[in-house]
Amino acid sequence: MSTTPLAATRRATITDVAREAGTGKTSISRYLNGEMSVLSPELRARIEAAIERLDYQPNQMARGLKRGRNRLIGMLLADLTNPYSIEVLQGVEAACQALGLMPLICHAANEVEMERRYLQLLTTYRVEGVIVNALGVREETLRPVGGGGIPAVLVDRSVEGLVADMVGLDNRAAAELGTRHLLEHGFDDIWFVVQPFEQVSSRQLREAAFREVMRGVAGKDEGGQGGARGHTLVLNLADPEAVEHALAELDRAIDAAGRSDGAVANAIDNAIDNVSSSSVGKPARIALFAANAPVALCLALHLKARYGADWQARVALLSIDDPEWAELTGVTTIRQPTYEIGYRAVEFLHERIEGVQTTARDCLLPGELIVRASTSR
Amino acid sequence: MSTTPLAATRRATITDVAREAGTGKTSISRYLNGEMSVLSPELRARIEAAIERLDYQPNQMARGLKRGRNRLIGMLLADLTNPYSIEVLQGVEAACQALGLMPLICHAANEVEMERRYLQLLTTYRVEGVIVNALGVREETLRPVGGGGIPAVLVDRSVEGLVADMVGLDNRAAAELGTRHLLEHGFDDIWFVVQPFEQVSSRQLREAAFREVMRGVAGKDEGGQGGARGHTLVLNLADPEAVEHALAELDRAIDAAGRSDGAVANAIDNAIDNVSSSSVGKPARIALFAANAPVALCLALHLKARYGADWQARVALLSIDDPEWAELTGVTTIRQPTYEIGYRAVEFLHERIEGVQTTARDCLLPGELIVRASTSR
DNA sequence: CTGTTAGCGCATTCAC
DNA sequence: GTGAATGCGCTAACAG
Repeated sequence: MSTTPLAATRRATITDVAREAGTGKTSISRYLNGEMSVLSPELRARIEAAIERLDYQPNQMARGLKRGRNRLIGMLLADLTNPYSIEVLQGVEAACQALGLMPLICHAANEVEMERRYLQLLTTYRVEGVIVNALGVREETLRPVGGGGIPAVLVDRSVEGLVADMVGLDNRAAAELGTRHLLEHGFDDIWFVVQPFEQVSSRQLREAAFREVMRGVAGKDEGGQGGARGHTLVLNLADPEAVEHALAELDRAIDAAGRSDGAVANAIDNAIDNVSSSSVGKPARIALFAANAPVALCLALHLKARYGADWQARVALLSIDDPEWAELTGVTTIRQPTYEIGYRAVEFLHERIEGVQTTARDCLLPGELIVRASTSR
Repeated sequence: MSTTPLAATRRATITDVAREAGTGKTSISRYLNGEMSVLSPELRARIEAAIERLDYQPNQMARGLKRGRNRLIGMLLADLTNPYSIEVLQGVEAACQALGLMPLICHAANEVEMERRYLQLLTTYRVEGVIVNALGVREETLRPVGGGGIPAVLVDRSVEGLVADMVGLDNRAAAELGTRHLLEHGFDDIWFVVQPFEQVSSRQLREAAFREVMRGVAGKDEGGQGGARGHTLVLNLADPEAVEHALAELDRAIDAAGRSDGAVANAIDNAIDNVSSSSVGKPARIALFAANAPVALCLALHLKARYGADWQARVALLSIDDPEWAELTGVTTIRQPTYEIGYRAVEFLHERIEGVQTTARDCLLPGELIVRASTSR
């Protein structure tokens, strides 16, 4: 049996160690803070021994109280269910590790009220900064942070009039990338499916970019992508009834597109039914563009239930985010540089905490298109 | 413009509030702790106003220091990448919410060294308890917790000689359930695939239960499940080379099984080739039993890459854990009561924190078999 | 090089 | 009912 420290009941304090080492608290404190040069080797050894003997561990809370900094930062996540979140988190953790910070992770489970509560809780714990990836990102809820409050950096969202850094995907570029990919592969009936916009700027940006590209090709009648139509479908995942309605609308479109022979035979159809590219009378090649992984999953599950395992023969699916099941099902995706997003967010925050006072910065990282069978057969 | 508090630079303290309200700190403290009955309505109103005006929020750290309890608990997770973890986490969060606790989430990313560091960090922050779901769950690493140290509850793992509660899946029953299911559906060549056992008791238990069931049927020659063979394959996901080797072994078995006509036609094969059920000369119906979701994903990805989208016609896959892609790909699973596991873990911990001193308890919850196309066609 | 002193923000006796 | 005093565990001047 190894030497179990006596202090099984109460943790040793700095005072205990000082007494045990036969010295004052200051020296212990110095030892703890690495000010070795000012300690005689002899004293140092005694302290070391005492700490060992008492199994002493300094109380971070007390340190924080005194120093005014506790090395804690808050990480507010809207939805841990979204693989995006946990990937970003990994970057955050790595950066924290490197910078000696400790992330306090708060999961708001898509509830704005919870976000508010957690934000308050974080300030109450006097975190030195917060990384926010939430829904209710608006000036009022974020009052306590940014600007005059504690340093903050926004992930995947931006809000006007708030002094805070922001890091995330280059949403415009990503949405354009995806839309162009679909157009180039001959899809001419494209549905952009997105959760309710609320205050989430990334959703708005992605949809806007999609719409803009589609508007650009709407006029052109020649070329492979003439007359393509774009639609936006809002899918409120939190409301089953709304989901059902939205999916029903989608089903009608898919059924209509597949009327003549099914989408797989479209190339042939085009050759035969070679009328003008007006969308009437010609079976459209239909594609779904999911604004993120949760939406994509919802769509895929529905389509599989409705059209069977071979659903991808009828509809193409492209998604922003690259969940683990994408490779498995052959769904084309746009992968976000999630790890880097998290890492950079912490770096930004750290700079602000250390007092590097700059104006609010935006860091837009590019997405990577990963073409899979879904859109390329 | 609403009244922005002046204290943009320094947070207000209890002293500020006392001065602002023209009273002593004690009354403020009483107000904060809800001892309303001891405050004159008049003073109470003044305090309320002062707090409002200064946007005062009590410092939890200081409170914790004084009270000796900070309402923080640690949640140590081996692998956030595993959907199991984040589902458990949701239960944990809900329970914490209900009990007024704040979980400090630590992600060890499958590194034992990190687990050690985080455990130390947690004690350093004087958390009131820890919930541990880690790899290196052994007596020595857990020295600081359990027994004489801070209260602890283990999730999905148990370790001898440690005074701590444990809550998790009934691994024996779950593995038996899955194995029996496969046998009943005529699979007679079953591979149990699991990560290296290390200190993880659940892996050991699952494999042991599987092996026991297989041993039970190995002798019987009659009945639909006579002569079925069971194998255990260890898949070290952390080592790509090891994975490759293991998968190659699996491939050989699958190729051998599918030699005559492919697994789908097995019922017919059985009727024609009606020799004794000795496993030679008869194409076996092969099934993979994944010990958890990460393993299942690895297998599925490999099989898809090797045998194409239709891989499930050749091999059946059953997995403990029910990841989001299971429904999408039609893989049979055994779902764990993850949410409840998390919730119960916090409840147990809370009781211990509150001093309910009992002997170590084990809480085994049942898994639910979800039959999908993979094993039932 | 080392020890003494004085708080950090708050809760808790204990008097008034 | 209310407030002044004391100390939680630690750090940061200050002295020696």
